[in-house]
Amino acid sequence: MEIKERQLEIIEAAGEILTESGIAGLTTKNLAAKMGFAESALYRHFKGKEEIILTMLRYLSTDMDSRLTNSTKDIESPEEKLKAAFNNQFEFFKKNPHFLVAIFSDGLLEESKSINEAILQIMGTKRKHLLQIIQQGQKQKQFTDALSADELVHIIMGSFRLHMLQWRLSGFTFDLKLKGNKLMTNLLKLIQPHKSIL
Amino acid sequence: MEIKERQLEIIEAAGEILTESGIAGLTTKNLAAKMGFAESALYRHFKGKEEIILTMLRYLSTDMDSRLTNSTKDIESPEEKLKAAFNNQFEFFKKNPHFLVAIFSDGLLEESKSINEAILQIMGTKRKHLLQIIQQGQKQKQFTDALSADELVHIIMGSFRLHMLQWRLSGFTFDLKLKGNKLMTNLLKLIQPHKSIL
DNA sequence: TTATTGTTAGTGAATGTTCACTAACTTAAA
DNA sequence: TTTAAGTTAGTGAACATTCACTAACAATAA
Repeated sequence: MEIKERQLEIIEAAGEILTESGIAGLTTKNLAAKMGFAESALYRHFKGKEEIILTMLRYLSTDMDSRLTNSTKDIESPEEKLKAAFNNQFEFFKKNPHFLVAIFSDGLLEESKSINEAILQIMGTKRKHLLQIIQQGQKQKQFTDALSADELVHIIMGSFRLHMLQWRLSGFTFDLKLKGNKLMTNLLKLIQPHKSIL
Repeated sequence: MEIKERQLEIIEAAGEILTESGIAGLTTKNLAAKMGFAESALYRHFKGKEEIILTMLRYLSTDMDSRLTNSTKDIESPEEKLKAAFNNQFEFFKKNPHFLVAIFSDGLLEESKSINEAILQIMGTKRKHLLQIIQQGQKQKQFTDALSADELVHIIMGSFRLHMLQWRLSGFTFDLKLKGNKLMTNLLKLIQPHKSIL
C-alpha cells in the first residue's frame, strides 16, 4: 500500500478539515477547495471518500508504529522510554495538529466497518508500545505491580487522550509538550512502586 | 428552560438513534420515524434540529449535576463518595447508553458554537464534582497530595472516559459497572497517600 | 345549550441545499 | 502519442425545513 505524494497532500488536507470542522466539515467540496482544485479531481487520486479516510487512518497507524519504535529503541530505562514515547507523540502532533484525528477518531465511528477497524488498529498500535514498556518496567521493579500492566496502560492512555482533547478544545493555545511532560511526571509519580503509609 | 414531556420523549428517541447509528443516523427523517409521526411534526416541538441536540445536551448536564449531588451527599468518606459517584454514572449509562454521546460528543463537536458550549458544560459539571471530592480527600489525608487535586482529577476523568469509549467500541458487550469498579479500585490504589520505596 | 375562537399535535407535499460521485472534455508533460 | 491531472457541468439521493391544511379538544360568551 504505497501512498503517492499527491495522495499524502490530500489526506493532510483532510486531516486539517477534520481538526478544524469535525466530521461534518469533511465534504468532497471542502476538501477540493482546500486543495485548490475541483471536486472531480479528487477522484483522479482516490476511488472515493471512504478510501481517502481509510488511507489517512492506515497511514497514521503505520507511521505511529515506526515512530514509536524508533524513538524508544536506543533507550534502556523504561521510565525514559515512556517519556521518549510521549515526547515523540507530542512533537508529532505539535507539528501535525491536523492528524489529531488519529486520537479523536471517535467522530468517525460507525461510518463504515473498515473505518472502524482502522480506528481500532491505531489504538491497538499505541497500546502495544505502551504495554511493552510498562511490562519491562514492572519486571525491573521500576513501576508498581499493584496493578496489571494492562490496567496501568489504560490509565496512562486515558490521561493522554484527555490531554490531547483539552489541547484541541483550547484551540491549541497551551504548550502541548510542556504540559504533557508535567502530566507524564505526574503519572510516573503515581505508578512508582510504593507502599501505603497506612 | 423547561422541557415538556413530549420534548423529552423526542430527545430520548434522538439518543437511541445516536446509539444505534451514530451521529450520521440522526436525521429528521429517522427521528420522526422513531417517534411514529411525520417529519414536520418535529417542528411543533422544536425550532429545528440544532435545538433538539442542544436541549438533549442541556438536559443531560442538569440531570448529571443533580444525580452526582444526590448520590454523594449522604456519604462521609471521600473514597466512598468517589465510588458512589462513579457507580451512579455507570448505572445511568447502563440504563441510558444512548446518552453516552454526551461523553463522546467529539463527533458533535464543531457542529455549532452553542453545541460546543453545551458539551464543555457537561465536562465541567463532571469535573466540578470530582474536584470537590478529591480536595476533601486530600484534606483528610486519604488521597496523595503529591499531585494537585486538578491533576488527580485529570487522570481520573481520562481513565473514566477511555473506559466508556471501550464499552462503546465493544458494542456494550462487557459489564460496564463491574469493570468500572475494578478501574475505580485501581485508581484508588494509585492515589493513596504513599511513600516511594526508593 | 350552542356558536365562536383558539390551541395543540399532527399530516403530506414541496422547497432549496448539499451530498458523493460521474461523464466528457482539455491541457501539458514525458 | 500517450498518460496524468486537471476542468465544467451535470446526476440522483438525501438532507433540514416550510407550507397550507386538519382533526380533536378547551375555554368563553351569547
